[in-house]
Amino acid sequence: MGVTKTFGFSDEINDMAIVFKALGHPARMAIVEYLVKQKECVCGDIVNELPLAQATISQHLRELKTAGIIKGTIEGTSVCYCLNLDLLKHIENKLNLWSLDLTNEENKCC
Amino acid sequence: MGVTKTFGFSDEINDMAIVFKALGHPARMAIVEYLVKQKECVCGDIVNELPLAQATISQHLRELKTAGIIKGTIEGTSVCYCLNLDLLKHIENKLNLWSLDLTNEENKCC
DNA sequence: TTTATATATTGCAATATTACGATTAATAAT
DNA sequence: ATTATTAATCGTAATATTGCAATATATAAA
Repeated sequence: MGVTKTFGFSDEINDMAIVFKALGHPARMAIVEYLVKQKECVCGDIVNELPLAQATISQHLRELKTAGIIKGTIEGTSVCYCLNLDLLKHIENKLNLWSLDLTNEENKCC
Repeated sequence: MGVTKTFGFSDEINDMAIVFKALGHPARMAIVEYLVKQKECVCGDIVNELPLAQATISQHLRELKTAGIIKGTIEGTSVCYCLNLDLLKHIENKLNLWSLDLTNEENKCC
C-alpha cells in the first residue's frame, strides 16, 4: 500500500482532497502567501524568498498548478505565476457552508 | 530526503500546512463531510460509511485529531467525535483574507 | 553564433504515507 | 468470571513524497 484509495468517494470529495493536499506543505503554503501579497511573481522570486533549491521550487509550483491553485504564463524566458481566485473562492465557499451547517447546532459530546 | 523542510518558514505557515495536509486525503475529507452533516459520530459509524478497514479509519481519525480538526470524547466503550468549529472558522477566515487581498486587484499576467 | 539567464525535467536516496490483518485494551453485558 | 463490543495500536508491505544535483530546454543578449 501507500496508495490512496479514491474509489468509493464522490468526485467532489476527491477533488477537494487534491486541493487541500497541494496546500498541505509549508513550501507550497509559503508560495501561496507570497502570491497573495505580491499578486504575481516569477519562479526566481520564490527561489530568492524560500530556503529551497530551484528544482524543488519548480516541482512545488507544478503541483500547485496541477491542483489548479495557481496559473502560469510564459513571459519571455520567465514564467509569471498568480493565484486562481476562482478556485480559492470555491474552497472558501465550501468552508463557509461547513460553518453555517455547524453553527446553531449544539454538539452533544465535544 | 522525503523529509518536509519546516525550518525557514513561519509558525503560522507550518501550522496551516499541517491542517491542510490533514484535510488532503479523500477518507479524511469524507469523515469531515460526514461530521458536518451528522454533527457527531462514533468511529463505528464511519467504518460503516466508508470503504476502509477499521484500523485505517482509526488512523485517519487520529490524524484529524492531531491536526486539531476534530475532538473526541470517550463515551463508554465508544469514542464520540465532532468537528472543532474554532479551527474551521480560523482557516475559513484565512481564506477570506486571501480573497479580500486578491479581489480589487487586477492580475497583470494571468 | 555564442553566451547568459530562467525554468523544467530527470534520476536518485531518504523518508513518509497508506492500508490492513492481527493484536491489544478497556468497558459493557450476560 | 466470561464473553461481546468498540476502538486503538503494532507490524509490515507497497507506494508516494521530498529535496537536490545534474542536466536539458528555451529564450534573450552580446
